[in-house]
Amino acid sequence: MANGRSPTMKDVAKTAGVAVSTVSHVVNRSRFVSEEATERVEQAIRQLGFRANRVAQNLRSGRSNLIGFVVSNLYNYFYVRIARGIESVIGKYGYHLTLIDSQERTDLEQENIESLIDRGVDGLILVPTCTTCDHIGKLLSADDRPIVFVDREAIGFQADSVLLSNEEGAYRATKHLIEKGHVDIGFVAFHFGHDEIDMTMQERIEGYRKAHQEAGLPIRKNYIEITAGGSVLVNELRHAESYRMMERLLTTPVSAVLCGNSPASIGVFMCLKDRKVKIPEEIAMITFDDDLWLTMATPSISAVAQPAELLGAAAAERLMQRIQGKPQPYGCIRLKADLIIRDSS
Amino acid sequence: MANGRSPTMKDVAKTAGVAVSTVSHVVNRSRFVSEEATERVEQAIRQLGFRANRVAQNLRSGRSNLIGFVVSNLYNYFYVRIARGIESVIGKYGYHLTLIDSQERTDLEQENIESLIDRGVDGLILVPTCTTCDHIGKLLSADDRPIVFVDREAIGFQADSVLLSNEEGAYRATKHLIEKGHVDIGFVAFHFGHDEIDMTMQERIEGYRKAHQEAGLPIRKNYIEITAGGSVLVNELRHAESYRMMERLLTTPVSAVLCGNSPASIGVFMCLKDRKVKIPEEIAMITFDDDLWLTMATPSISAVAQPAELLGAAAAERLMQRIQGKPQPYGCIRLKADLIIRDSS
DNA sequence: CTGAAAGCGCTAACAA
DNA sequence: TTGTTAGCGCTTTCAG
Repeated sequence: MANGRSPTMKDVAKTAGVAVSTVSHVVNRSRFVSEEATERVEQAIRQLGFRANRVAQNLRSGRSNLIGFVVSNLYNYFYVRIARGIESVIGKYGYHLTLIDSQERTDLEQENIESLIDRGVDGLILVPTCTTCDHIGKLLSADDRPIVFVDREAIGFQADSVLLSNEEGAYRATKHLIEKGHVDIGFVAFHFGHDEIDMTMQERIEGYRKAHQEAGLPIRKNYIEITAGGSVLVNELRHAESYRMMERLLTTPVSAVLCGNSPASIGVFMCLKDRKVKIPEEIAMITFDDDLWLTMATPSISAVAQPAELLGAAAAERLMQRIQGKPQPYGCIRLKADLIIRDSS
Repeated sequence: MANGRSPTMKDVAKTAGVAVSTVSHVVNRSRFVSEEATERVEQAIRQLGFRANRVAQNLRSGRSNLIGFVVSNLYNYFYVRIARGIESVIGKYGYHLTLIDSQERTDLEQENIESLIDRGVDGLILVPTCTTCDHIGKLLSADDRPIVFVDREAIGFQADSVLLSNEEGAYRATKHLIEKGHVDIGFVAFHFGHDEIDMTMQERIEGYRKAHQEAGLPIRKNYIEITAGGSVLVNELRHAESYRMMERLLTTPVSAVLCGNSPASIGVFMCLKDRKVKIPEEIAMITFDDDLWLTMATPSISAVAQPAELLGAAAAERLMQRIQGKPQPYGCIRLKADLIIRDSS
């Protein structure tokens, strides 16, 4: 701008010789404007390089066309993929996404949600850092913006959620191992709950259990290694911890291991590699959460692959419906995982 | 809210028995308010659960305390790490980050930048999808918000940039290979330029060249495999393309290869694995851009590791300085890479 | 030390 | 078919 400040609707109105409301209606197509006036306004807009001030629009209309996505941890590729899925859907509805990373920190998460609400997002999609604490509940019960949880669900209030069929995924992976002749199958994972094992992991264990039960195989407590602190520990500690869990499993007759999540699989793989345990001959391996390294490793590692983009898309679709005021009961959508068999099982 | 709408400063003023301006000044600590009035206002704020409306603040003050980070491709872990670096710095200054992914698409990038400007961000940090096209220049020359480029620099206008010492990184990696006795060293990469090789890659090649020159080794054209379309091709195609580049190199006497970026290294590694070429005995390997899979692979792969968080932090620091009006000439900061030697070299 | 009041740029009645 | 105008919730000048 020669002037220094960006042109406003007032400026456009003046150069087009119409009222501001006419400009507004041309910009938003919110009421009929004569061919001729429309032309003059559009001409003026081009001439001045006018762009509507979203902040003012937002303040005045109460809508921002903005969706906030608060992610527990963006270092996790899985969540970036979910973000893509969300973006592709809301883009079609004319909404924009703003992504915020909570770095697995509950305090940051709270701040991020508050910040987004203060900034007037029309809806929120959340991967909560913590599924049992209620710091989010407090925030959101004071607010009537629609919320959708994805991948993890914070319990105890009104919202939709889109989750993986955890039980089914674990069931299929375990069944595959059983069909390959394994009868001593270990389970290694972190969980994100503080006291109890979080729901996601409970469901995965349940799938593991069901497959055993169906095959008439017993469940042995010492085959299941679960450590708390999935959200508290930094990556390196998680790897070290899962390394140790695998070491313990190696003292049992286990001939296959199902990793309940990706930090677990990294430690497990490193342990097996260091100990020169042959995969899959001595220990077969399948893990939840697909990742690039699983294909690059030798041998390549089988995975229960989550349809991340689809989870995001489903969450976004649900949110859009609710924003558009389509009434429907709150619910939980479950998406199935893909079992990708590679060389490790 | 029982009422349905959130409380405003007016509400707070009324219950505290003061003027709105007093409330504002208490909230922002922008002028002295008596102990007593402050107390009453704070009491009212707590009682009503008041939170200042950021949108209104933004409209009125012209500042948003928001920094936009437009990333060429969030699937690249490297950029997520940069985002963390940015966040950690601007957070200390009381700013929030909003992250947007352009998915390597120039049109989306443009839209994202426009969207952020329209929403009133106080500054922008960009990883441009394209360093030679000027679609960004047009946008930004019409705007006086400070901009900092990180990792990649769009040429031709006033802005700071924070880049890697590409030449130095390539030089050190090449020198390491030469010291290990290699005299036939290949170079494989993508570049992001349309016609010419983009600057980043030119610099890396220059480092490769310098190391050769210094050792009195000749540069052979057929040892350098570079393909255009780094930003255009999807991942799978890039891997296939670099796979082919490595196949071609295998017809030369090359005994070591430096990968100029991570998509190249994936194809190279897969090719070597498929052909059962022993690393590092038959072909040694170093790649730019550290990634988890490099440590999980057998053998683990050496890397020129970019200090991603530091790049982000430096960019953010620079931006903050400029936003605070500290005058300084535009410039380019170069950060050094770490050479991490693993089993592949 | 505090209050009144003018607007930031836009939307949406209401009026013509 | 279009214009006038009252705010959205806040900041900040000016007056007291």
